[in-house]
Amino acid sequence: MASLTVSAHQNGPMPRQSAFTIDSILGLDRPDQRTVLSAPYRPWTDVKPACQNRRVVADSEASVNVRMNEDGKSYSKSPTDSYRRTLNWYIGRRPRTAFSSVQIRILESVFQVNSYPGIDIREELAKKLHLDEDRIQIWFQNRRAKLKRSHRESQFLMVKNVLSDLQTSREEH
Amino acid sequence: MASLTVSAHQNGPMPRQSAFTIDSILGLDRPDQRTVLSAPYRPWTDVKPACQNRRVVADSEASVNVRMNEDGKSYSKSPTDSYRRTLNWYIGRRPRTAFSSVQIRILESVFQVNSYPGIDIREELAKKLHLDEDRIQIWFQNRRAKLKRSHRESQFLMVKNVLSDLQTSREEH
DNA sequence: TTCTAATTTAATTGA
DNA sequence: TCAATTAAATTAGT
Repeated sequence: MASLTVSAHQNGPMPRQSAFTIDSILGLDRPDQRTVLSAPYRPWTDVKPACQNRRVVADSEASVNVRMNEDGKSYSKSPTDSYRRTLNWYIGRRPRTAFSSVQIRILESVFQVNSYPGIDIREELAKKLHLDEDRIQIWFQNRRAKLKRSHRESQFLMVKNVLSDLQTSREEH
Repeated sequence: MASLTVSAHQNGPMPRQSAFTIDSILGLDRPDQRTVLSAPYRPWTDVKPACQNRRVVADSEASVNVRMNEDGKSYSKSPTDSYRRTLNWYIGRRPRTAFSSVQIRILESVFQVNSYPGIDIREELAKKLHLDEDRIQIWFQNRRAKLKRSHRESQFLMVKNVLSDLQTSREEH
């Protein structure tokens, strides 16, 4: 096993006993304490609890047609959707929605005017863009986060610029 | 503009006159109000391109000091490198980090035990491997994606094998 | 070409 | 709702 050989040549003596040291992860100190950390949580790795093999067929065909939303139309709210939801409950994640460029354009222009649309506007958007209202809500959430981030970042850059300007002008005298 | 066509084919009569309707938001009354504030936080982007040989050291120690940090050997500083660096500066992409084999070995063995290291472990790793914590996080992200991919592939192969076995045995009778 | 570091953004979770 | 993450899907460097 590679972890043994690697953990063997770690940096020197026992480092410190913080809750988790790299060395403890590398299993240096304890040959087998694999109780807490031992199951690396890889949801896709196992087929999940054994009892799921029932309707996987139906589900799998559902998961195929996930996002057909090219321009005008997105995926439908067919019964396969609920199957997919069921499957995702096992697998754990909603398939990523790919918004069309038209949808994005509309969402962006609404965002410019109102970044906190109420339920009524969201529903309206949902109907017009053929999306779930949920998707709209999440989209606005993420969009607000993005705006906020970019604000922080540009401020950071401004501060950095000012500082480096100061530095420069100081050096010139 | 597509937004016109989309807002045009609305569902029936005027929806309601809440403070903002989609149509009023999409309204042409406001042709372009695009104030894009986005500034993609790229710390390795030097703010003073003209005179970067100044004291980059001083302010870079605050946040970045990008990557001189190989364990074994790093890249050379050939002219093409700096050229590429400049290009990257325009393009806005962080220069690709080249992990040393030692770094990879450690990361891999940590991954074996815990593929979702928390911030504390990531920081610790960063310190020990002389990397940014960001690099660590990205590495684990990509590593998880790789694992998942390989899983998908092997499962696909298994299914394929089973199917072709079935085919074969059917043909033999 | 293959692999993988980096980016963007949809989805999830917890507070 | 936000903040922090994760995952999916890319882009691009070696």
